[in-house]
Amino acid sequence: MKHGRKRLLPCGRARSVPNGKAQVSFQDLINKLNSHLSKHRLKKSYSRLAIMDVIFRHARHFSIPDLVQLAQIHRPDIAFATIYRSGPVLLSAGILKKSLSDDSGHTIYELDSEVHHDHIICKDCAEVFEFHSPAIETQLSMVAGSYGLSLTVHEHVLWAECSYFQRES
Amino acid sequence: MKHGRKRLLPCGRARSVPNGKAQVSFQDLINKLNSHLSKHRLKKSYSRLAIMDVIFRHARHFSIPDLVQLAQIHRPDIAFATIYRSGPVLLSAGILKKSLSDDSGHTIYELDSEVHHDHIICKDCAEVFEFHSPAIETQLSMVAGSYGLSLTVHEHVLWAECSYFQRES
DNA sequence: ATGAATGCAAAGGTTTTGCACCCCC
DNA sequence: GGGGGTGCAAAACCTTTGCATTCAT
Repeated sequence: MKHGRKRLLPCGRARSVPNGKAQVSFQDLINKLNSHLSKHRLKKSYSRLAIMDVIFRHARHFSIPDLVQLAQIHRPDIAFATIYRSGPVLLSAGILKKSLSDDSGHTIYELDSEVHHDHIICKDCAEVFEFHSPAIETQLSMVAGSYGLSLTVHEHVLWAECSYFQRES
Repeated sequence: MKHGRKRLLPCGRARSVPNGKAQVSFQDLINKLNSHLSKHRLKKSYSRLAIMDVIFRHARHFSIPDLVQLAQIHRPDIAFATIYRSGPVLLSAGILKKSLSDDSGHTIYELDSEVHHDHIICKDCAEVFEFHSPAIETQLSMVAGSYGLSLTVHEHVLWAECSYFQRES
């Protein structure tokens, strides 16, 4: 017997709004994409627009397999190979960025809002919160400096509990 | 043509000593394992000991595929399925913990030293440093509190540069 | 016309699982 | 003896790739 199909999108991943902040518009995404494409002599295509649309409308924090599933629902005409191939393009266009890692180890992506933030994931309700703390950022630079390193990026994931459900012993 | 086989262990993962701190002994691992086994009515086995031995002696930060490779070298009698199956056991026994995520998205494990620390990975030399900052920890609890959450664990990975190699443009 | 992008299917790689057998309690 | 643990192989999943075709410029 195969293990049960996982829920399509754990609730924390499907939020359309993060924590109140204004996010990029779809037009922003198109602009980023076009500028990247022309910069690298690449061509416009329907598929990448459709993929961006699926992400913009239906996904917030997602793995590539998540995205494949979503696309099969909303844009079944797009082959999964195309989705895998568009990943690197959307990444280097600055449209997506890696945000955190799954419980199961899959890399999770999100729209690159250009507003740096880190994540708190609630183990009880599976909600994903975003936060930003300049104080912490400052500390981090100091830590890196003490190793003779200069910081580029960091990935910071907090796991917490809201006690929404009873804890099991 | 398939892409080149990756190095067996990127240099940063094979360190036998972290940053000078004393680490758990092998006996500690055995004790943890035994107490977990008896607590859950599980049975002792040679394989899990052998796997712990491989980890203790040859691995520092590793993915499960890394571990499979290492075991094939040092304990070729252990089936890879056994290694995959022992992962959850060693995790819940508190012997291993997830430490960070690969560039390619693989979850990386390490011995759970009970000394909490976070990681700085140098993109130039691939070294993995460990650090601990109480000041940051305090900030984090405050952040979580502001969301009504209580912090359990967190995963914090800094990516930095030491300029050991010339940067490419 | 040229080369990028796609769909399809196959190949590669990783992880899980079914089952018979073994071994610890 | 009963039930967990293991090895083996198959299955399931995930990701990349080759190739013919389509499409954008």
